[in-house]
Amino acid sequence: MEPIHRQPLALQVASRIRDLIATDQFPPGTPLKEVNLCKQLSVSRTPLREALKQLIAEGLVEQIPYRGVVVCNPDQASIEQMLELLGALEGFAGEMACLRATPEEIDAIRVLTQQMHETYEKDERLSYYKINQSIHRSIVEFSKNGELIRSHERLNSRLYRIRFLSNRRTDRWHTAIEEHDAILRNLEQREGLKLSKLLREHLGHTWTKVKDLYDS
Amino acid sequence: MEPIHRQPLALQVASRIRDLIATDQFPPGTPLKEVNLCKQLSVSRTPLREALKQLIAEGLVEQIPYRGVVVCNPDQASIEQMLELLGALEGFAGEMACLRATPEEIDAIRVLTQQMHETYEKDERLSYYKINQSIHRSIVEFSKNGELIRSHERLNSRLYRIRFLSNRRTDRWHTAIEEHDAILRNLEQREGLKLSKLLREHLGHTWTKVKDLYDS
DNA sequence: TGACGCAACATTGAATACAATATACAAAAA
DNA sequence: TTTTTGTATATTGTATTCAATGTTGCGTCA
Repeated sequence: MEPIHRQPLALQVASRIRDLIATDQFPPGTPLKEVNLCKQLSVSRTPLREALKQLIAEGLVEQIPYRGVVVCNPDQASIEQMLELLGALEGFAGEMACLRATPEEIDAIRVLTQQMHETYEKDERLSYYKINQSIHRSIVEFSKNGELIRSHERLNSRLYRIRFLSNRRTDRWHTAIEEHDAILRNLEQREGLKLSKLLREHLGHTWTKVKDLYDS
Repeated sequence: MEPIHRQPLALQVASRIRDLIATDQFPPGTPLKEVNLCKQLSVSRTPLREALKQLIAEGLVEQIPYRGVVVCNPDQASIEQMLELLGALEGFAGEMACLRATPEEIDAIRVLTQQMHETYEKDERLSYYKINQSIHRSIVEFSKNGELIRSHERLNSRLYRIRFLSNRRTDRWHTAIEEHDAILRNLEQREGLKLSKLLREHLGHTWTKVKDLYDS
C-alpha cells in the first residue's frame, strides 16, 4: 500500500518560500530576515532556518555568514549557463524519451501540443506558458530517469521566474510553436538525435529572448 | 585583497559527514542519530540538523519523519540512472570543453593522462583512481559552465563511494586507460561530438563494472 | 500460549534563550 | 571638516529546553 507522506514544517516552509520567489513576490535581492519571516509564516526560527538551508542548496537564495540570506539575482552570464545546461538536460532527456516513451505517452504530448496551438489562437499567454512547461516536463519524465527528472526540476524551478517574465514578449511566439511541432514530429518518429538537437536549440532561443529582456 | 571566507559550523559538519560517507566509514543504511553525532563531532544539535538538511537535499541521506536520517543505499536501478546522467553531463561538458578549453588546459589533461599511465605501470590503484577523478573533473571545469560544474560535482560525490569500491576490480583497467588516450586525442583535436560520445561510453563501461560488483 | 494494550523509553520536531558578529551612528581627535 | 573609534543595536550562529511522535517490551487477558 502507498505509505502516508508526512510533511515536516521545514519542507512546507521551503516550498512556500520557493513559490514566493517564483511569483516574484520576493524579487531578487530581497533580504530574507529570519525574525520577519517567522512572524509572517507563524513558525519559529528553527524550521525556517532549515528551510532556508534547503533553498541555499538549491541555489535559489544565497547566504553570507552573519549577514543573512538574500534572494539570488543571477546575472546574464549565469542565466545563460543555466539555460545551456537545461538545454543539455532536455536534449538528453529527449534522446532517452525516444527510446523509452510509450505510444500513450507520445499521445499525451500530441494533445498538449494541440492545446498549445489553441492558446495561440486565443492569445492566452498564461495558459501557453503552463502548457509549454508541461510539455517540456513530460518529455523529461518519459526519459524514465529519476535522477535526470529531479535535476531538471530543480534547475527549471530556478529559471521559472525569469522565463515567466520573458514570456510577455510576443515576438518569436509563432516560431516557438513551430518548433514544438517539430519536436512532436521527431518524438513520434523516435528520432533521438534530431530531437535532442531541436530541444537544445529551442532552449538556446529562450536565451536570446531573455537576453533581449535584459538589454531593453 | 582576498576576503576571508568564513565557514559556518553547519557547512563544516556537512562536509565532514560527506567524507565519512564517501570513505565508507558510514556505509549505506547507517542511522545518523542526532545526539550520537553531536557528541562525536562536538557540536550541538542545531548546526548538525542544518547540515543533515543539506545532505538530504543532495540526496546523500534520506529522512523519515520522526525516525531519523539514514545513509542512502541506492539500488542498482538508481545507480544506473545516476551513471547515465553523469555520462550525459560529462559528454556535454566535453563538447563545450572542445570549444572553450585553452591550450594550457589541454596540456594539463595531457599531463594527467601521462601520470595515469605511470600509475598503471606501477600498479598504484589509489593514485589511479584519484587521477582519473581529476581528469574527469578537469574536463567538466573546462566547459566553463559553473552550473554544469556544480551539478556534476554533486552527482559525482554521490557516486564516489560506489566507484571507489568498483575500482578494486582489475579487469578493464587497461581498456579504461586506452579510452583515456582516445579522450585526450579528441580533446586535442577539438572533436566535440566524438569526445562526447566517448565520455558517455566510458561512463557506460563504469556501469557494467559496478553491476558486476553487485552481481558477484 | 498468543495477542492485545498500556506504559516507559528513545528519538526527532519545534521553540526559546544565549553568544558571536556585523553594521550604523555619534562623539572625539586631528 | 574629515577621519577614526567606540558603543548601541540588529541580526545571525549556536546551545539548550520542551513537546510530539514512534518504538519496544512487559504484563494481562482470552
